[in-house]
Amino acid sequence: MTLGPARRRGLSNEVADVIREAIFDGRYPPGAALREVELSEALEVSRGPVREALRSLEGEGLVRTEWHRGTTVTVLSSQDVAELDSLREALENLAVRRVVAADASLEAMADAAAAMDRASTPHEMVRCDIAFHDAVFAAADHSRLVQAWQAIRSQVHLFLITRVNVSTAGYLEQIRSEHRDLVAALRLGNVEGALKLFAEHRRHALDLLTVPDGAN
Amino acid sequence: MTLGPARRRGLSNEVADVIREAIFDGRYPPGAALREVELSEALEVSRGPVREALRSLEGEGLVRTEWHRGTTVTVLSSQDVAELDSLREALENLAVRRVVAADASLEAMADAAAAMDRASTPHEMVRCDIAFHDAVFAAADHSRLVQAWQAIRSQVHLFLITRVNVSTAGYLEQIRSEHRDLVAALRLGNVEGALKLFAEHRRHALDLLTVPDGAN
DNA sequence: GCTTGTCTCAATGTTAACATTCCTACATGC
DNA sequence: GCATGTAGGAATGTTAACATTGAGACAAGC
Repeated sequence: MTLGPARRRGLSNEVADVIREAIFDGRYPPGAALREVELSEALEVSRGPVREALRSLEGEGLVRTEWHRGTTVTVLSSQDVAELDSLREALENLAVRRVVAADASLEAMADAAAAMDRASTPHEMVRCDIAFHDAVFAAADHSRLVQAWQAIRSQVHLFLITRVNVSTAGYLEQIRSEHRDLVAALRLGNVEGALKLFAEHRRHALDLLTVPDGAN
Repeated sequence: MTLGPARRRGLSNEVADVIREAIFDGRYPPGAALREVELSEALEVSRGPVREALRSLEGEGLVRTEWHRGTTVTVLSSQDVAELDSLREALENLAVRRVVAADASLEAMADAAAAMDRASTPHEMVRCDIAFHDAVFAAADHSRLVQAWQAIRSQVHLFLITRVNVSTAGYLEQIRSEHRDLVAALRLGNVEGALKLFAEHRRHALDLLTVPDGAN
């Protein structure tokens, strides 16, 4: 019976999770101010852990803090989206190469892809989408690569939910089949083919979600 | 007359810088404990900013914190070094591609390479080495790429100084010419050629510095 | 009318005291 | 002798009060 390390987490982590979820739920839309006293009162903790949590979220790029001017939820410009896409490409390519090279288990990824069938709302689907790519990076067995992904993960999540609220048409259906294809490509072990599919996947998400408005 | 934003920095940043420099100076070798009270007394600040600074350094991978057990300077295993190298490759390739594609100014990089001639100790040389690669990433004009680089930058720095203390032979001379070649390759605008040179550069540093001991 | 100076207030930055946790060492029981 | 239980102490986690900063409103001067 293998059980993981039973490490305590500390209030800061808990608080960070709550705030993160609140942002993903849309309760704090991009640009909204995250006041320390407001949060500490709502969560019934002191400002210390809240401060640490906000710093942590800042590290994820989810919020932005300015000296003596407070922290706000990150607003993604079109340039930001472009940056996220290019960096994600570099990271994901490395992940795919390692997954194929090490012939890693694809079970977790297949599970994540399957979980999409149970998702009904666009909101849940985005969560599944992110979870799938989490599984890809996890399978790459490269802690710093996972860390680099986590540094932009929340921003990608933010991007997906803000855009998905604009146009949902076709998103839910297309996404499901795409991820199944990605798993299938990895099963075959063809690196170049898998890379190509992942590239197309990113491209589709970008095209589909970026069309509505031109600039920002 | 263009002058940058005159933003205040806050104590935490200052403290983080001081601690970081202390680590790079070898005053806190890998594995050493960084006690909050000790630091706060030495720097004549309260524990608050010290805590935030340590969290910041943890984000850079320079230190490691465990719940109720304090923070220590990161110890890099051979697997860590391998991870750093592969991730750095992915990031640096993207950076080089962007620098060439955008025909960015190479002045800062050339300056950094030239600064190496003035470095006498291995210690200073390592600083210049890192500064050069900082310039490469800066020229890529990609804030999140810079951020990803900064997340491993300190660890690469740590790796270089710990290994350089073991074998300095040939390091100082070889490094200088290598960086000059890198600038020259970028000047030519040949992407593939530049990528190859950067790969060799990483390989040399790894071979030269990794030989002394086998595993960790 | 536009700029400049001052005031006020709200929010963050900082501090120091209190609470909790974990490790070490020692004692106890078998 | 080995395992278990139990204090002691040192470190981090948390809290609440105090200090500092910056933005907006308003008035004075040109």
